[in-house]
Amino acid sequence: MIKYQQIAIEIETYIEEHKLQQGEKLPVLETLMAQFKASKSTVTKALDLLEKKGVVFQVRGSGIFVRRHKRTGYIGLLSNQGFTSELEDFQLTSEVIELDVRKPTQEAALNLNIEENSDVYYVKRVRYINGQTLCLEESFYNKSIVTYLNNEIVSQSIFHYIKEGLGLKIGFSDLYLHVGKLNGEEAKYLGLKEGDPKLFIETLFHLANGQPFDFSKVTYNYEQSQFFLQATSHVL
Amino acid sequence: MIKYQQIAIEIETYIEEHKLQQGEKLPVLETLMAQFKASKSTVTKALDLLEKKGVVFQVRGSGIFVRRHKRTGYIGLLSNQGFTSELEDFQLTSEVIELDVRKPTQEAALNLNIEENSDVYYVKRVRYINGQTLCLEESFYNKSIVTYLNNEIVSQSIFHYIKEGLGLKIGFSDLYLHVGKLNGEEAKYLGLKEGDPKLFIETLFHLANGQPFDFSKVTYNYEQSQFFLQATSHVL
DNA sequence: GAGTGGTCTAGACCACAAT
DNA sequence: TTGTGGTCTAGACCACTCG
Repeated sequence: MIKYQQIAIEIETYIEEHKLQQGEKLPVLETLMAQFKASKSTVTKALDLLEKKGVVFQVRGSGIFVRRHKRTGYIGLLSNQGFTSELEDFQLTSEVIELDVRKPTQEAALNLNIEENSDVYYVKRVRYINGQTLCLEESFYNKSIVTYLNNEIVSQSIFHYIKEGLGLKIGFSDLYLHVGKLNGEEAKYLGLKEGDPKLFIETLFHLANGQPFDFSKVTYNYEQSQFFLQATSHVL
Repeated sequence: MIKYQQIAIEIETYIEEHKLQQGEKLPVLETLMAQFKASKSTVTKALDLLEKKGVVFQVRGSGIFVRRHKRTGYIGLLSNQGFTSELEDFQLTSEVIELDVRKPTQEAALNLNIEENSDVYYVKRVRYINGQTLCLEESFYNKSIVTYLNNEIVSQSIFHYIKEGLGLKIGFSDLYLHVGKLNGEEAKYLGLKEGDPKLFIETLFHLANGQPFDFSKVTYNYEQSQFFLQATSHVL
């Protein structure tokens, strides 16, 4: 583990263990430097990481403060690691509807940046949270990257497998979010009525080297759709 | 302007002027260091800023690449500077429904972290994009921070006024996102039908020093609700 | 192995906040 | 004025990718 990541983890642990609330102040930089036997830049880098993650905010001339939000029961939208890691506090299960190797749709091929005669793994799942339907998910995995999937993997955490089993590094993702009305099929899977509201999110996941490997189309049950986002002002 | 911000701006300009596409490579670090007469750390910091903003991604041992998304017509959700700066390519107008000083609701007081007998500016607007209703917005501004508002300011860009007119620095914000059905009043303002889908976002905006100053409740017209988000994997 | 980006340091100096 | 965080540098060394 790299030093500044380790420091970030320890600071975060410290915050949690001391149950620090929004606005509470952390020790000053000099103290942290001494405590972790690290240079100013390294500690700053750890703090930048935590700031990016939404755990602290830094105020010049004043100090480093804890950032907390007040509401519980919301799902973080930007975890980018699949929901399983995000939702450890919830009961998350999946029912696999379809799993096969096929040719991508034109849309999927375009997004994954592959030929239409390439192979993709197609996965269709209904996911449940605390026994309620959370979402209906259709995913296309570039088979030349995600070389193997089976029913067992797919009924659990695909992303965990991609990282640990295949040793791939996940990078960034692009999310496109829409609101609309459920069609008959979606309503059936989610246990709702046709015409009910839906949140529809398409996500294109990339590896750390920039290759897109997963194009997913997810329709959420509006009754469970409580999402949380943290924004930070970029300066540019 | 600070050096690494300036470098970031120039690199971004370079990308736009050369119309670089997703995956195209930027000059190597050493070249950039020479070009901007800056140290490695400074150039790296500029690149980190661009990475955070979703403009580039860096791959160790390989290079620095342009990150682009393919779709147009989507609104960025995390601009955090109000929509006006985000939507320069669109025609955005506002109709002010209400503007007054009043006591906050319990909910607003709680979020803004003020007493219920403090004063807030209450603003209710319908916002239009290219002549269509985009959203119905209700905002509560902590009057001890946002000391003055009038009809003219409120019918334009409130955030521009807060930054330039009042000299306040905007920091981070927390967004809570829901999907539901429009009630009669919302439907009327948005020109839709009761029971139609709605995207409902509550946002708590903070100054750079951590003080919450604006609690907003926004109901979006689902027909215009196309949002875009970029996620980056944090390591922790 | 060569190329390229990432980490880390020690220290000088700058900018903002609180008092 | 003092305390505190932010910027910037030069350079050593590390880690990953690619041919």
